[in-house]
Amino acid sequence: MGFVEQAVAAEMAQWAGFGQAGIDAKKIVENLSAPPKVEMGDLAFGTFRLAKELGAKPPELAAKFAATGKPGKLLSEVKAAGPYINLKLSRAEVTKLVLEEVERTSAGAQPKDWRYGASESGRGKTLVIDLSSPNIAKPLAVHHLRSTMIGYSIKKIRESQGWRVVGVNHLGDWGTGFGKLIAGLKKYFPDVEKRANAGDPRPLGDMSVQTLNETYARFNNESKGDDELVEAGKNEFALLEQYIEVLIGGTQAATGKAGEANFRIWQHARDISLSEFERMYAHLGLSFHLWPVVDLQLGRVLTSEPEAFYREHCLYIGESYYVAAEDLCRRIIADATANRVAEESEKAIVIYTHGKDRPPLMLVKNDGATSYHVRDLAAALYRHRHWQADELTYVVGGEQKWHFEQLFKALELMGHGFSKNCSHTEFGLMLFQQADGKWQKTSTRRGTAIMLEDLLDEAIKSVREIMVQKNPELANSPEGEKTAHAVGVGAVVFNDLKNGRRNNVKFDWDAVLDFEGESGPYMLYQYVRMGSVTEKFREVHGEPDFDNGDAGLLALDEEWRIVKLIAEFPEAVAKASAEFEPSIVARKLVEIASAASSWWTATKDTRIVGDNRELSLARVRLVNAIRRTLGRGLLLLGMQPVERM
RNA sequence: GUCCCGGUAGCUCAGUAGGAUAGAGCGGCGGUUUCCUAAACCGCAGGUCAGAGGUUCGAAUCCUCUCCGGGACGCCA
Repeated sequence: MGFVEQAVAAEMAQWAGFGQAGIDAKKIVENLSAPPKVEMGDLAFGTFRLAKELGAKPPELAAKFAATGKPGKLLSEVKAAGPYINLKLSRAEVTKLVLEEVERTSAGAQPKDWRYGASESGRGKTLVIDLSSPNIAKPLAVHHLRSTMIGYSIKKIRESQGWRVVGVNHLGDWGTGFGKLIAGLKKYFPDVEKRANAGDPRPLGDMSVQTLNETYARFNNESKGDDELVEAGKNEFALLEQYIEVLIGGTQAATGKAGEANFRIWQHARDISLSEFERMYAHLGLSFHLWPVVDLQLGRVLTSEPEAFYREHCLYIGESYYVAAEDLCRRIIADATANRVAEESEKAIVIYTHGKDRPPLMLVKNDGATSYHVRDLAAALYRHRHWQADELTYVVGGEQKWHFEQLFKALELMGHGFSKNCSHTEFGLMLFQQADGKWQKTSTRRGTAIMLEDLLDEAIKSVREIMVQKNPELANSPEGEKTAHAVGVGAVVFNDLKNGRRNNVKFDWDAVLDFEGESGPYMLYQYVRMGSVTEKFREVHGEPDFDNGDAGLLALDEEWRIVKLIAEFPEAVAKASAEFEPSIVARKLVEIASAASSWWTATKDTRIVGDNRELSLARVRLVNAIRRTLGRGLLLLGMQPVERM
């Protein structure tokens, strides 16, 4: 419960009825809720649970307690209503309490300085969050937005609760697929092999990610039913994986130059992919660094302020890291086999996590290559050890739920108790309408996906068109392009985060580009309005001195509604943090923005800023709290507030 | 076939540690702008909370079954 409820409960704990029954403030808070209709009151105390404990009838209990209740500083009216005690609050006192709380936590002029809704509940604890995790050699498509933004928002939200959060981009940069890619490159682009053999560190030249993806797709298609090509792909990956033995301290294996050449091709494909990913992440306002973080001039970048570093940046740790730079995979396979957790089956090494009648988790495939399961196990151990992670979560689509159940079970079987602190933050699929009208998931490899960059470009373009109409001055100013970018990207991000993450998303251009109602632009618009009306106050009455703003002058129902919603914000953030659910924050912001917008219209006659300085000051003080709450919330969702639009 | 996730207004969704008369946005209809941004606001219409049982003083919320949609089911990750 929020700070207002706690203050009210402390007052109620003084009632004789509660004192006699031994009911303290904590217990009172647990039974407070909002009545269904505002006319009934601001809070309701339900007696159902207490009645059961005390063996009394709820209405009688409510009447008994209410009889000893009396108005106090925060409570203005107490009334028994059946099994409930309906409570009305002193608007002036509670408004003052809420405004002071926002002001206390949100000093400073910039949204990044605002901390309203923060808590220390996670102090000293570390969460490692697996987010985004695209595959290299494939462009980022719209469905990658989900893991990226849900994950990033969760990171921000957890940090607001005092957690140290390490964001890890678990790049899909290893696996038999890359054998196919290399085989395809060698087959269709003979120069690539030549350059790689000659030791050129950029054997792919200026090849784009799109070309890499097409090459893979072409080879994959052609190899269907062609055993020779399938074998070629497997061989190329085997050479790559064997070459790794050299890197982690073994001797030059039989792979010779071919392994080294494959490694070069792979590494260049990875570099090409990362630079494209970087461009997209920059659009979204995220920053990633390759792990381990090394700066050629300064040595390790992380040296002085690792905490600040983890707050500002996320890390790329590709799957290859656990194969090529650490020998965790090898050790896991050896340990699991030695401890008889793993066994051989159909020439593969597997763990039967859920009994023999369910598919096992696979460590090594029948061709001797590691599977992604073993790399995920290695990653989990690494994260737990390296960052002393208290919790570990994977922001990955719900279709992989079974994989994570197996993964966590395997960790448990291998004796790693922290498996109980691992979770799968699953989210719904992005579905696309097919020619036959059915909604289905898409595949980058089939080339049916919509590119993330195209979506962002389209959104920015639409914003620009609207801005030319609504605010031509801004549209033509240097700030215009930056604003269009922030609003366009914000529209896409908010659209993705506003609903519960488990819902499937039916991708619909019209819906994403609809900037009215519960949309990103709407949220930003209300934020902008709060800024411009504050500016108006400065023009008319000078710099606002909020300390002198009299909360008692805020007599409108709309104002009271806003105050109550703002008071609920910290709880919403705490709940979003506990449930890994950014939409809880998004929903609360919608309510606040919408209430603020109604208020804006309701004050059309008197104006928020009018001739009466006293009233204007009180209102602008509320405006300030709205603006800080909205700004803070948008930042938690990974959006960038703008000052004009 | 087995196992997951979901089904709430025409559409997209909130609401689930059980609690008072189930709420938004979009779409539809009707209104609001000499004044702080109308990307806005106000009003009206629209519901067997998929269906059937059960638990309970009380169920959209918990349990069972059925139906519908999506997903996963050893060598892609």
